[in-house]
Amino acid sequence: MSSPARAVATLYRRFQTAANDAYARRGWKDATLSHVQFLTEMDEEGTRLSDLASALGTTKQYAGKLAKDLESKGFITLTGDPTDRRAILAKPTARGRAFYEDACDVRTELESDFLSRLSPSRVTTFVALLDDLVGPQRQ
Amino acid sequence: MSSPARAVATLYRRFQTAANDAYARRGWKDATLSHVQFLTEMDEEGTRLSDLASALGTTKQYAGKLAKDLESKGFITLTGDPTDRRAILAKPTARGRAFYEDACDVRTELESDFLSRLSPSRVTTFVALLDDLVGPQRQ
DNA sequence: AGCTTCTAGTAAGCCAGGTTGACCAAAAGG
DNA sequence: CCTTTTGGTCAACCTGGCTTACTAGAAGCT
Repeated sequence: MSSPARAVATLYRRFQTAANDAYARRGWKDATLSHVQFLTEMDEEGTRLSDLASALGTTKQYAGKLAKDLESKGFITLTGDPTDRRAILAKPTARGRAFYEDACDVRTELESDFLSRLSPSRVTTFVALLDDLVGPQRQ
Repeated sequence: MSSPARAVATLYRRFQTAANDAYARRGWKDATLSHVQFLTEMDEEGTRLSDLASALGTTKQYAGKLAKDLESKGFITLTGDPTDRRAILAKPTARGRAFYEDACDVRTELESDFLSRLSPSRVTTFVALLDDLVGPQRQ
């Protein structure tokens, strides 16, 4: 496993499945990590789908798909923006907020689980490295 | 982007698309990173599909699918194992080896590209961290 | 006012990279 | 022999996206 690329891929997939499993075990059936990331970017007053899309670095189409999915699961409501009749505001429901809090717990748990092989200082190093690698979009 | 999980996911996806694009640019149309990982585990004398599956940590089904795909693209040949009539040996063709060499170049290029934001010593640290995180399968 | 351009979102379909479950045939072990 | 294990297949499904083509409404310019 000397290829960094492969290591990153493996790490990613393990975390993803572990997270989705953990949500299911806590009773959030069919909730996934990408739902959580979507919720993360949403604020209480409601956020436009296209703002969510650009915050997540994805397409409007995918944002719309996720939004419908989250709405059908009762995690968010979708309402028209009164100030712009094209726009749609996504706002978390009580259930959505409850799920989000649980998801944060799961994240903390999993991250500490995953990172428990490293000493605290190496965790810091690792996170800093990742931020540097991913942070400022190149080009 | 303070979540390590999300950073890892982003990093992974960026590398994957960059790799697949690079293969296409070099004329290897429809070749992907997962094909390369498959080739990586194959030796010249031929390797059983199930050995490949376990080496890659995936299922026999997926290994079979990848194998057919690689065969149809002319990267490998599939022949029955003379010593076990159930088994199938995957062996790289000349074209497969040529692609693999190109893919190694791509990998080197991309990795140095991705890691160029870090100083050499930090690269070493990063790779070591990944190995520790992913290496010995937990549980 | 009118025209153009930009922006918010939708529809439909494709792709990569997998997984699960049910099955079959050959091999290995008693 | 008979049972269990192993190597592989088929078919269906899932997650997490992307592309292309489109419409409705907003904004800016003249």
